[in-house]
Amino acid sequence: MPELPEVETVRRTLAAALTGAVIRRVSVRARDVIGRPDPETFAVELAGATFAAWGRRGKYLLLRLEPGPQVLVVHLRMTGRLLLADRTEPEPPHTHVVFDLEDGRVLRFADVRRFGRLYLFAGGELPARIAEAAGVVDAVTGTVADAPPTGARPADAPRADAPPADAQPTDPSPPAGAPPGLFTLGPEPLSRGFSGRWLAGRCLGRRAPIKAVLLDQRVVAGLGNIYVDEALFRAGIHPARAAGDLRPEDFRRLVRAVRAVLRLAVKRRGTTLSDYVDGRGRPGQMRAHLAVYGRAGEPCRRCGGPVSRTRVAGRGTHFCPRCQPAAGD
DNA sequence: ATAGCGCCCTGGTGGC
DNA sequence: TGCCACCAGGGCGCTA
Repeated sequence: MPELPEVETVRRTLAAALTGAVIRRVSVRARDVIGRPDPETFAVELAGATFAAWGRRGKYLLLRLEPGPQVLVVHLRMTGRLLLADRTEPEPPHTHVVFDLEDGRVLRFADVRRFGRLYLFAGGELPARIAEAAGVVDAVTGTVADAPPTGARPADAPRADAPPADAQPTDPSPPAGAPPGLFTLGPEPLSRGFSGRWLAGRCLGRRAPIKAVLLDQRVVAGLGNIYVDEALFRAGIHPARAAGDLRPEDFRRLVRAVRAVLRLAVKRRGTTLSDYVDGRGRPGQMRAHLAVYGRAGEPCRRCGGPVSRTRVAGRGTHFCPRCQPAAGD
C-alpha cells in the first residue's frame, strides 16, 4: 500500500531514469483510471511531451511536463504501480495505461484493483504550491529546495504557531474532475510545518481516535495505515485514544515518531507486503523493521508481550497493549 | 463541523 | 479438490 515512503521511492527511481524522456504515444486501455480530462484528450495532450521534473506531495506523484507546463498527477491508491521497462519486456498483468517513449522504453501504469488514478492539469489549474512541488520540492525535508528567487523572505522564519508553509487554506476550489483531496492536503510530515503544536491544534476538542486524525490527509499528508500504526507504537500511544485527550508532550513525541519512522522507511525504500514495488519493479526492505504492523500475536520488540490487532477508524490496527496503554499513562 | 460507514475492486485466504 | 464468503484499504460521498 503505497504511502509516503513508497511514493517517494517510486519518484526517485523514475526521476533518475526518466527526466528528459520524450513521450511518443499514450494508450489508455482502461478509461476509468483517467481522472481528468477525458481519456482521448489525455492521450493527445501527452503525446510529444517531455518529462521535465518529478515531484511528490503526500501520496500524490507530480510529473511536470514540457512544453506546458502541464502536470501529470498520479495516485497509486492501494495496488497501483508505475513501471519503467524496455519495450521488449513482457507487459505486467492489469496494465491500464502505457506511455511509449521515443527511446524505446515504456512507462506502464498497472493496477489490479483499478483504484489508482491519473490526472492531467494545465499548469495554471493547480495551486502555486502544488505546481512548485512538481519538481522542486525536496522530498525528504519537504522544503522547497529550488524555489524561484522571488525575493528574500527574511522575517517569516516558521514559528511554531504559524500556519505551516505548505498548508493551503486559501487555495481555489479544484477544477472539474480533480481529486478534491489534492487541494486540501495538510503539511508534509517531514517539513517544519508538521509540528507538535500544529497537530495539537488539529486535535483540539476532537473525540475521534488519534489514529483517524493521523490518517486524515488534511491534517498531515502521506501517512497510511502502516506508518500510522508504527508511529503510534514508537510514541507509546494507544491508537484508539481520543485525539483531544492527548497532552502536549504526547503530540511532540508523536510528531518525532512519525518523522523517524518515515525517514527509516524512505531509507529502506518502502514496505513490500505483497503488492508494492518501485518504478523498476523492486520490492522495498522496510517490512523487516516494522514493529507492530502485520505482527499480530508475535512478541512486541520492546516488552516481549504479544502484539494485538483490532479495528480502529475502520482499519485493521496493530499495537502493543502494554507499551501503548489505553488511557493516559 | 464531525464521525462513522458503505462503496469501489479483485486476488488471496480460510473454512467446509 | 472445489467452491465461496470474506478480507485488505485510500479516498470519497453520504448520513445523522
